[in-house]
Amino acid sequence: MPKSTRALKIVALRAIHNGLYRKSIAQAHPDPASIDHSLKIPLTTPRSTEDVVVISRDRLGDFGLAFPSLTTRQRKRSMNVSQNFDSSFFSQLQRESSHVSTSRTSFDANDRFKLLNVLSSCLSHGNIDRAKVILKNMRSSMTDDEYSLFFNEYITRLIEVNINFTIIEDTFKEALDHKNFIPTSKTIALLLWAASTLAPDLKKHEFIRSQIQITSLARDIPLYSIIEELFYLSPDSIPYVLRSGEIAQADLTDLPEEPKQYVDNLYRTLPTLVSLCSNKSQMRPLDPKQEIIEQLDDVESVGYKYVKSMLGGLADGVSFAPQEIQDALHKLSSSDRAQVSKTIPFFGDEHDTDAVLDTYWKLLEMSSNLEPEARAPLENVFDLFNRRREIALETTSLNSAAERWKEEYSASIERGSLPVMKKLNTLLYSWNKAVTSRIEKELDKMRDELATSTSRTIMNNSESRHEVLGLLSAIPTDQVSVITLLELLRLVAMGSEELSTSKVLNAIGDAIHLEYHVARYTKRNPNRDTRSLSNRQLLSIVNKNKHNADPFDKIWTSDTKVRIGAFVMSIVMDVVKVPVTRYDSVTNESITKKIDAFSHSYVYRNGKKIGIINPHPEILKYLAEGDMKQSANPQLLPMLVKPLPWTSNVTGGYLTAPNELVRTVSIEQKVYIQTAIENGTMDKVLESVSILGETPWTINSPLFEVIAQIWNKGEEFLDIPAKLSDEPDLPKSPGEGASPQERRDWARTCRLMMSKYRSDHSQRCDLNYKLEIARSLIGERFFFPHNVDFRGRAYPIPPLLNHLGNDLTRSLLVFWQPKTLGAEGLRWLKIHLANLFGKDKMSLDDRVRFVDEHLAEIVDSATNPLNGKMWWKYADKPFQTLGACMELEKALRCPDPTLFKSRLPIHQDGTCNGLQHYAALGGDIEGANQVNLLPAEIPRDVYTKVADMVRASIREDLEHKTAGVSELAALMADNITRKVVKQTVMTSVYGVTFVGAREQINGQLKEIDSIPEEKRYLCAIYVTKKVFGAIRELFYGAHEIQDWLVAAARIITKSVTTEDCLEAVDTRRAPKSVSSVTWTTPFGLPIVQPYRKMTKEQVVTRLQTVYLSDPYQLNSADSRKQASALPPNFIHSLDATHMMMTAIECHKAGLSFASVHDSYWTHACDVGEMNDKIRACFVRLHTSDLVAKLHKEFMKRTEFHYIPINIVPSHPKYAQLKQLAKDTKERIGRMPHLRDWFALEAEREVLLKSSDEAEREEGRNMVTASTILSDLEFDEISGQIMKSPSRSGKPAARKHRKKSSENAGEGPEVALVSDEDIELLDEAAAAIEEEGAAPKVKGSITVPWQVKFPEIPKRGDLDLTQVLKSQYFFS
Amino acid sequence: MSARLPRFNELSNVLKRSHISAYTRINITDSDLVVRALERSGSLNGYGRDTIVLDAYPSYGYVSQAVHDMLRPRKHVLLDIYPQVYKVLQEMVVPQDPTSYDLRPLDPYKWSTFDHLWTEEGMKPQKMPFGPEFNKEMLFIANLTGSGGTQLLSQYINCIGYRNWIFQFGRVKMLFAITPREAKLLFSTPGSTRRTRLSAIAYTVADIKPVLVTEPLRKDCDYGDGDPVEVSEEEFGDAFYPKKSGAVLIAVEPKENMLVEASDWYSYHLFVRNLFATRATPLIKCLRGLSPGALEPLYPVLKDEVDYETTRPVDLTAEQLARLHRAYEDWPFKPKNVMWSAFMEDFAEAEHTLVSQPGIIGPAADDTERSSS
DNA sequence: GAAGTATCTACAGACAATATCCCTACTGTGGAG
DNA sequence: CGCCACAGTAGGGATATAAGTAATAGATATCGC
Repeated sequence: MPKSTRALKIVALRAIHNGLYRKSIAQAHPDPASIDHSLKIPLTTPRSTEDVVVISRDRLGDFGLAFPSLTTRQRKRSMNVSQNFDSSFFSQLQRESSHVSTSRTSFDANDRFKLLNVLSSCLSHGNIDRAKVILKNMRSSMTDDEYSLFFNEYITRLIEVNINFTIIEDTFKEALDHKNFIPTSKTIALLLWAASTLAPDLKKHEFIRSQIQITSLARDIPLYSIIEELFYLSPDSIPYVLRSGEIAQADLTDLPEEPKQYVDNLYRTLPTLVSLCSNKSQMRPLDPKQEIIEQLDDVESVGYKYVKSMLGGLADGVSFAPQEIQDALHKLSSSDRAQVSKTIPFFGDEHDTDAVLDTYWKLLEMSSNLEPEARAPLENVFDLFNRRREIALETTSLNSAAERWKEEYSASIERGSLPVMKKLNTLLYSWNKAVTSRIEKELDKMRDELATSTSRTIMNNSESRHEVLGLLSAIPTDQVSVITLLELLRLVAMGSEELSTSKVLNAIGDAIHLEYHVARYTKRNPNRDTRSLSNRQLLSIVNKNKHNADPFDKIWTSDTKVRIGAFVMSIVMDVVKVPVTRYDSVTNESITKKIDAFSHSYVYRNGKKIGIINPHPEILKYLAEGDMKQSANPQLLPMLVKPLPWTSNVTGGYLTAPNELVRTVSIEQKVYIQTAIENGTMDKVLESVSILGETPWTINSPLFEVIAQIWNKGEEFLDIPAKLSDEPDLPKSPGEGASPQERRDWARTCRLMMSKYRSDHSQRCDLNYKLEIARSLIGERFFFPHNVDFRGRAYPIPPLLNHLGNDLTRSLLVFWQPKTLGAEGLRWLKIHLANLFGKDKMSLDDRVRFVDEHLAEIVDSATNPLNGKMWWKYADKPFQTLGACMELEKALRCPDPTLFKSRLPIHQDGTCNGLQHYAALGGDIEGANQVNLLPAEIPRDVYTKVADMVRASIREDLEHKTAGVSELAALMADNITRKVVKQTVMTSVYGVTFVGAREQINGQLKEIDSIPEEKRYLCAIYVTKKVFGAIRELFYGAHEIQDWLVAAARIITKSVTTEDCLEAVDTRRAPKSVSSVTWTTPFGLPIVQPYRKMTKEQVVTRLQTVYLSDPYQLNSADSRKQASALPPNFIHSLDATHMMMTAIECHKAGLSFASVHDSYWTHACDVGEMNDKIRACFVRLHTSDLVAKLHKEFMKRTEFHYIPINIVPSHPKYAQLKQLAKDTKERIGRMPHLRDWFALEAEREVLLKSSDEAEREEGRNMVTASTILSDLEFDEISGQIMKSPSRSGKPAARKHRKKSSENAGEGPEVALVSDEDIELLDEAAAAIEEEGAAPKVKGSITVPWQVKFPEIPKRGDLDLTQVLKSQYFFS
Repeated sequence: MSARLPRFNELSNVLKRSHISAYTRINITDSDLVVRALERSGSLNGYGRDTIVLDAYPSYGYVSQAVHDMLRPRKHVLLDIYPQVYKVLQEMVVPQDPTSYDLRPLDPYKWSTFDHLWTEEGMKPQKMPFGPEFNKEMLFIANLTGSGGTQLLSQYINCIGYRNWIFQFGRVKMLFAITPREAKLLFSTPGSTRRTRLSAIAYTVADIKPVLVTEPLRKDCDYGDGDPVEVSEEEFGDAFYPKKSGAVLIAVEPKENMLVEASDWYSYHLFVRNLFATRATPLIKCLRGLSPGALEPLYPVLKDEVDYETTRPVDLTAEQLARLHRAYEDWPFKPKNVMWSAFMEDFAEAEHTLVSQPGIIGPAADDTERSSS
């Protein structure tokens, strides 16, 4: 069996085994104990494990990508197999096992995958005939469902190329002749669409009518589902279909909400449909809900009217009609109206984009002060306006970037300005032109080659050409070029080290992939002018896009993306030049030449080759300081409308761009997530992540002004590096004869200088990008679509500018919605300011006092940020402090500061959040006290506490002059600060090792000048020991839990199932274990730790080969990583859940909410309320014993998992096992191997799972190794799973040995080595051998032990509700 | 040192049983064989009583003994930091010429070891400019078969290019025990696909003479006019320990006229390394990788000799490489520091990366980074 | 199947080694039956 | 028309690559005998 097949099968089996398909595992509050075991295996209960194997193999075969007529070559590479390893693969598996496969052809993914590529290629460049042939060829190897999928795609493309309708009709008829062809509702919808747009009028009506009739009669496809598909495909054709098909409104009551509204509206507004509206359905009764929907519709009419007024069309994509605003204003109360009108005295010329935008911004600003209800009518207008803008932003901003390049280029030509080519944008213009035409040329060449090639060669060397051609011809070439250049520049700008080719190719590939979706979107909505569309229509387009998943999207695998990227990149390298001027010392004159802008070479890192893209240094100059307005990559910007709510793992967020809810690493994870979402057990996660995206933000423009000033000055400021010029002049190389050491030092200096230069450069670029994005968003209201990492921690999707960024980035962002401070809010604002300054260890009142005492400085900072005393510069977080200063100053300037409307987010941070969760988990009172789970007068600070303990211990050493360390103690006694120990304390419960901690502390000590460099390392070791000592003392509870988690992870990742073992080739050895640690958060997010041993392979591209890991390979779990990652991941999954709970609660209460993992943000006035919710949610989260639940889930997931363990003859159970072995020998004729032991277990397992009570009873009575060992607790064998105790004695033995050999050498000096000496040495050696060797155990046997976890640490008596009263829990 | 060491098989039994495992090195265990090979190659002709022998990683001293017996040098300094080796030598060997024999527990890996040594009386030879004569006042011997040996071999050759370390004294010969693997690298001539960067670099500044080789290497190596003693596989058991792969003895003789100036050596080194990253791709392609636009100045250099479409770096002689390099250096559009980018290849040292400088500028500062700031 | 040796060194966001040689097995072609 | 032989090549697997190892040390995993 090919490797790949086995891999897939293993995943499948594992998934089945883990109860993947059932709600029970992925439910919100997993109670694995309640899992009905019979549900875990959806296939018929196998009589033996062999059945499972057979069934799954068949299924894989079914879905598998066989294409026997073209090849018999056995493919071992599995990367492409996996293309189908998506949800449909699993849903396939999920089906009833009665499904009979139609083909059992050989499993060869790659060839079919290649065909898919060819098909895609043919379809996309219009080679319909060949596409047809391929589709036909592939028919035999596809399942019916799959065929439908591709058939539909084929038809879609036919329609898109406006092919003659009769061809479509014939194609369909032909397909119907195939007895297994089952048209789906989409197929019918496509036909109807085709008919309504392509068929001649005469035929059109008749075709639709008959098709609808046939379908109605057949009844296996409901009419409404056809209309639904049509709605997503081509809403415009619905009226015609309804009329011609005489479909009654009543037939469509089952439509989902959105299409239904659309259709209902048609019935109401289109006269030709009115009759159908009242007609009684022949199929279903009238839906009583109808009335309600009509009422709802009324509300929508504002938008609708607006659309009508827009039909005249405006010059630009962004426009705003005064009439509609007037209409909206009419809906406002008179006072609000007056207010708005006052600010906006007149409405700009509607053809003047700037004026329109200006009007919008003013209106927006005004509306922000309105109550939500009052704002609603305006919001309708805004929504429409913004949705159009957002779609334009997502789909056409590339074009506009290119246009601006052109404009700037022509402008400079006209002006005749000398440095035409000295501006980045003009440079980009010429680059783009060159690259575009070159790509086209290459594609044409490929097209020709493919056209002339015979069908026999399709599969071979033209494969990658097909791939490139197919995918790239689906995207406008200029867009490919633009996005490539932008992405490349971004990478060059942001890279602080060498730009590795694989990074570049991946990034470009990803960017082009994203553009592919845009192109697909644009293609499906040809000439659709968004200006003429209603809000609802826009939404429907968006939904349609997300709804119609592209079956060819699966071609975009990582290797494909890299190849595409390399194709374009190689062209870029060929044609892109940059003008360089140099002084030629030979001719004594300056010459300017156009030099390649990029080259490709290699560097070595630890002897390994790394491909790099070498930008010409000249380019760097353009990037750091240039005007980046049109050079920022417009993909993934903040959104102008609320992100789509998450409804599945891939639907949500951006309107057109695809994105994932959970950033998964492995397919395994994806499958779990998809299943959980389908089962509805992740609803809370979907909800909360959607909520995070709904928070409206805007740019803090006064602060932006300040930063812009700093930027423009170009001087070094805080951590902003100064404006850069050329590359630094490196020191001269040491002269001839300089020692190797000197040379090395010199090289190091050079390296550091270059490194610093590149780093400064990238920081400048980073800031440049951020400011450019911020600038374009001034006055706007925008949103951050969020997604989560695999543990559930939330991140905003837009890179660069987001609230997770650094101090400066954060300071640029404020809530869009202002809220009146109130007295409490004012107080929190002050506290916030103190926190940002660094005074977060004081009591709240003291922090307020601190601010009050520094009011003068604060006001000075706010009013005179760059020329005053600049108090804010000395803060921990200077830019945010400045923001807070400005906010506070503005408030204080009001007659009544409490009435000030503030937009500043106020942060509430957990004090060592990880330890807080640990303390709550363990019910650890002392721990809880340390991290403010219990009320206290002033905040507790563990870091200070640890620092104090360490300092005390060091002082002790100093006093006692403890041997060896007193010197170090003297050095360190006064240098132990909170900062030194902080990171180590935090990470210690996450399992940092001594070495890691030492590095951390060493890093901290670097900042302390009083420690001489040569002693630093020793100091670090010394301090680390002390810190570890203190931590052990202080966080006993946390460490207990941590240890348990690590042990559990080891058990899971070492465990194997009976199948694993029976599959294994080696009958004696334990098979590789493939179980990852997997659990479910209280919000139902299934977490699968993705750490496995990597298998990577080289992917050949035009530029170089790229080393890619194959995400679809199922490799054995990396037990070490799994174990060390479980504690942090588990805790983080809890803090993520806590955040999500709080987000939902805050949302319910109408609070704005944002978070950075353990820092929760809201308006000043709402901090109190949010604080209550934070605490309440925390208590709710920890009320149940989460560790116990985790334990239960682990047990359930590993119910029939085993670990092979060694039983020595002295073991009490040894005799029993030996007896069983003898019994087995009689049955199988030899002493049992490990596999035989497992076979026995498998037998028992089958019996126990049987539906027959008698068999189950038999199973319970069966004697196997695991039943004999059932009393064996984890602790007794932990040595075999965790570290081995027999090994722990070894270092000592080794030391002893060393000493002995020294002794051996200390004999009398001899001139020659005599026989005596040899004997002497001999004896010594023998002695060592005797002592050092572990007693060899003969006759021990290895048998499966059914996994069992150690006892979970006992939970303490902490009264969690105390948290509710602890004001410093989050502060 | 004039005392005979025991036959190795006797010693090895002892060592094996006492779990001393210094066998990461391959030892040549037959002094007579070494003497024979050295005499045949004539590498040590002219060396003798005036020579200071620096002997790095002598292991159990069989090569050392051979050289010692042949030269009776003024000083023979054995440097080995490993106690397993050092102790054994210390115990087993009692020198009959204590003024010459000098065993030290120093680490020859460290450059400073030699710097310190040369501060001692009588340890520092007279400087001799690179001329027609070798500086026979010094001979460097090393067993480079251990871990890190490859690195040292490469670096010692580099030192010739820089004319630093022992080459500050002039043309100092070196005698190395190397693994067959390294031998293959070195004895690969232009045109063979086996031609390596190391070989190209080495022949730029030195002649490598095979002294003692193993028979199986014959098919992979081109010894030029060298005529080494060959050890057949059957003899491995007597000649080497461990016997598995055997070892090769070479003499490295710095050239009188180097093809590249010491001041250009670093740049040349990077140049060659860069070209040999794709050592079998035609020049027309791989020359572009040197830096943007680099093909242009280099195209005229060899166009009368070779076809750029088909010639590969492996086909070039050291002399051709040096000329290419010269042209590259003289190219006015050579990016100022682009070769230095190779410096950034190990990122452990990059202290200015964004990650290590969390703070106000730079990427997202999440909880972890805030803690460290 | 036990012993020495290489490989790590808290987690996440963000990841990432390649060129070349050699050999095998497959594909395609052409020729003879 | 099908078969067979042979040549050519795609692609999988193995291997080398660079070159200070600046300090340390303990656990674990893989690997060679």
